[in-house]
Amino acid sequence: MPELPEVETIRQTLKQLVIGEEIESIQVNWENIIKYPLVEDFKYLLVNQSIQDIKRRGKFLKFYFDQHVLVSHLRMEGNYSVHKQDEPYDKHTHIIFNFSSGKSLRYRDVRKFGTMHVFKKGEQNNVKPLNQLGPEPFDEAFTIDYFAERLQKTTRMIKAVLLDQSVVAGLGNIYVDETLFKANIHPMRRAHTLSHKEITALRAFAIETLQEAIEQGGTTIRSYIDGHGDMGMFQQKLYVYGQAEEPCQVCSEKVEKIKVSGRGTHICPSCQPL
DNA sequence: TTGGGTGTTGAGTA
DNA sequence: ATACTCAACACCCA
Repeated sequence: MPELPEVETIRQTLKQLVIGEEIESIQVNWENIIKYPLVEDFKYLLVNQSIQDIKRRGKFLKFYFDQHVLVSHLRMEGNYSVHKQDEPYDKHTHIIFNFSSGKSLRYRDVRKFGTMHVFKKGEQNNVKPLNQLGPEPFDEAFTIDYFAERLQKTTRMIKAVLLDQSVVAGLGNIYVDETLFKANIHPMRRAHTLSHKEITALRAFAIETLQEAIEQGGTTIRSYIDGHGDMGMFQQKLYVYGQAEEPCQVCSEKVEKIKVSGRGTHICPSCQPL
């Protein structure tokens, strides 16, 4: 499900709903979501604490409490929603944060791939998983020079490099395919063979695509919904992802689906020659 | 019914 | 270093 635009949309929508809420108790129905610390300590550290802010780093959500930070990754299908505590929940609801207001924040994840870590404030940036991340796409640290250097020192396929969160944080399968299409670059091109012009275009289109997707509230293909339960709209603006067999909107050639670096990959063979 | 696919990522293997 | 396979898990579809 969620790449950077979806996580950012969840952050924005959820923030209005839970800022200032104090956790009274935590119900854990599937312990494997909680990676650190032990489940009992996880609960102990957060109970009686209030949510001060929600931030984002790459595809991670960060819930800020008084002394600690909850770092949450939604992986494929994780999502958050806010309910009254007496509302029923289903078998895919794995973590429930009950607030003293009578409301609760629920983490639901059909495939149970999501992760949560709690760290002392400040510590989260020095340890896994956050310390592995490359720059934010919108941050000034994501310069052309930095990007070019990372691309030039690897022979991997460009798609694999863009999916690598240590290069730049936040791109996933949808937005990589869309970005490569807009830049007219075939996903199997070796990163070190890209020209300076192509690298510049790639960076600009990645930023632009992510920005536009945020403005559209993300992309809903199957299950993604934001903190209000609303779907995204960016699926209406996709050029290649999920468009196999459809005519390319630029050249009318048939969009193809291939496999690159283990992932389903969508290209226009005419606009993105190898 | 079964196998292959799904928006993610970490581990293990050559 | 890189590529490939598998694993976590549930569901959908041909």
